[in-house]
Amino acid sequence: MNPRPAKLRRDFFNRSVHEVAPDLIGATLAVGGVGGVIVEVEAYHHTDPAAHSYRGPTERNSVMFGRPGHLYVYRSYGIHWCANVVCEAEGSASAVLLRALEPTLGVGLMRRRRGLRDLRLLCSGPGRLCEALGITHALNGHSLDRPPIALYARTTEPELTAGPRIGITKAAELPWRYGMKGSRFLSKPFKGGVI
DNA sequence: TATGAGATCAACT
DNA sequence: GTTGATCTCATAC
Repeated sequence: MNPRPAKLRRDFFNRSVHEVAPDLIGATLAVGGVGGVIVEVEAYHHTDPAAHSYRGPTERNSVMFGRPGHLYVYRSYGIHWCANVVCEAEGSASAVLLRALEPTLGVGLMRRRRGLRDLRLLCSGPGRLCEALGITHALNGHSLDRPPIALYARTTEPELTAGPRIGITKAAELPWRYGMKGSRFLSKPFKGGVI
């Protein structure tokens, strides 16, 4: 990784989720100086029955209806937190779910938070990622370019794969999960090829 | 390796 | 009352 990578511009997010999602693979996310390289995401478009925004605004998903480049954090299965990046135009209510990172920054702190030694399991899943980075509802609606959050552009083009999203029942066939080909840190392997 | 239960909460029917 | 963008641990094969 480049030692001084560029921060992502705010208008990076002002595009379709289907452009932003694959472009996030290889970017580096840090929360309080802790994080790593994004290796897996999923796109949720507001016209998609699986998206939280599909049925319109509620108290929980209100951030999705706000400005791009902000974090939407929600509680999953009553236990975990899941983090999304809001995309497209303000009010379009589309977002990208962050599913897995390759840990590179503050690995010791992430290990302590997770109570795990295995690097591979530190951030390989949306709930695990949030626990390792210390993401909770306190960061819901937070901008991605203001402390403690920082997001850095990738410096090389990774090889990408795509496939069906994980853990959903509605629109489960849509291939809107994107990953870094061959990464050891994916939450589940991809079957698909290079895109 | 694979499958199942339990944890625990808020949106939605 | 049911379901869900999950994870961990236990038990079975």
